Amino acid sequence: MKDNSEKKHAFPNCSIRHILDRFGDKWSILIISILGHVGKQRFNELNQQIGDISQKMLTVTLRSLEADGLVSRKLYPEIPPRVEYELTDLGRSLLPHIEQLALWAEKNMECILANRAKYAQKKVG
Amino acid sequence: MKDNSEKKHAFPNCSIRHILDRFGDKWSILIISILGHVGKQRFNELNQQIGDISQKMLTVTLRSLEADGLVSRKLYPEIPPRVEYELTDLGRSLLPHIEQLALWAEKNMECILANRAKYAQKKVG
DNA sequence: AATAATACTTACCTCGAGGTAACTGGCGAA
DNA sequence: TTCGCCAGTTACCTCGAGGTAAGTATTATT
Repeated sequence: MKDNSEKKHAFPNCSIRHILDRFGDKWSILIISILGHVGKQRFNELNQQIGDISQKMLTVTLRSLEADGLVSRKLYPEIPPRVEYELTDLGRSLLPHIEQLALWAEKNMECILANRAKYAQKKVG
Repeated sequence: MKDNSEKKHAFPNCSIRHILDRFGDKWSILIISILGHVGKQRFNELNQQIGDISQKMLTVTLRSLEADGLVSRKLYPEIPPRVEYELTDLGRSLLPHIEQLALWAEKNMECILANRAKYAQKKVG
């Protein structure tokens, strides 16, 4: 009997791990927060806003956000084509929590970087 | 004149990207949340709590959290050695925001998974 | 003399997230 | 007839996060 089941982790880890699994990638959270700030955006607008994302990852990330129901995609069958992305209600409900984190980062990132520098010093000196 | 500077991204992206850079890895947030729940923990206790982390990544992650000043490390020079990890005030200040996210996940993850399944269906059918 | 216990460290390897660059389709403009 | 626009798609490649397994130091125990 190899009981490699039912004992993994008893904590609210579950939801945290879900969060990390789905939003721990490089672009999802950023895109959500941009759409939250500026509202509707077209593909190339997002591309320019972010600046250093590849077309491939922009489509991949948008598709997965769409699949999760966090972002809506509206295609206008014109030529050249126009596509508009926008947060859904679900996506919008996530925004405030992200912004809390961002706020925390703004307040504390300097301190963290200072700590890290000090720690690196200790290792050397 | 190649002006590849000063135009990257004008948004509060900055703090969000900082967050993702430092906490977007597989274990940091989880360890912070565990230490937040149970308080002081020894190395092997953490190892067992998490269940599926490797020793290597546990040390690596703890070191980086320590370097950032989010977690404190107390070594008791006994034999065999004893080490206790605990959140610092800075680490503790991050907790509520993480828990907000976790709460959001608990409420909405089911919906997200349902959306994803429906989306996959559409692709097939 | 061998084993156990703790908290690692080290060498080695895998795998997939993400990047790059070129191509697509349909139309209008030069 | 070739180019440009928009929103992708595709093939290919890199690189590093993270896993595995074995080794380290020290002492007490059997």
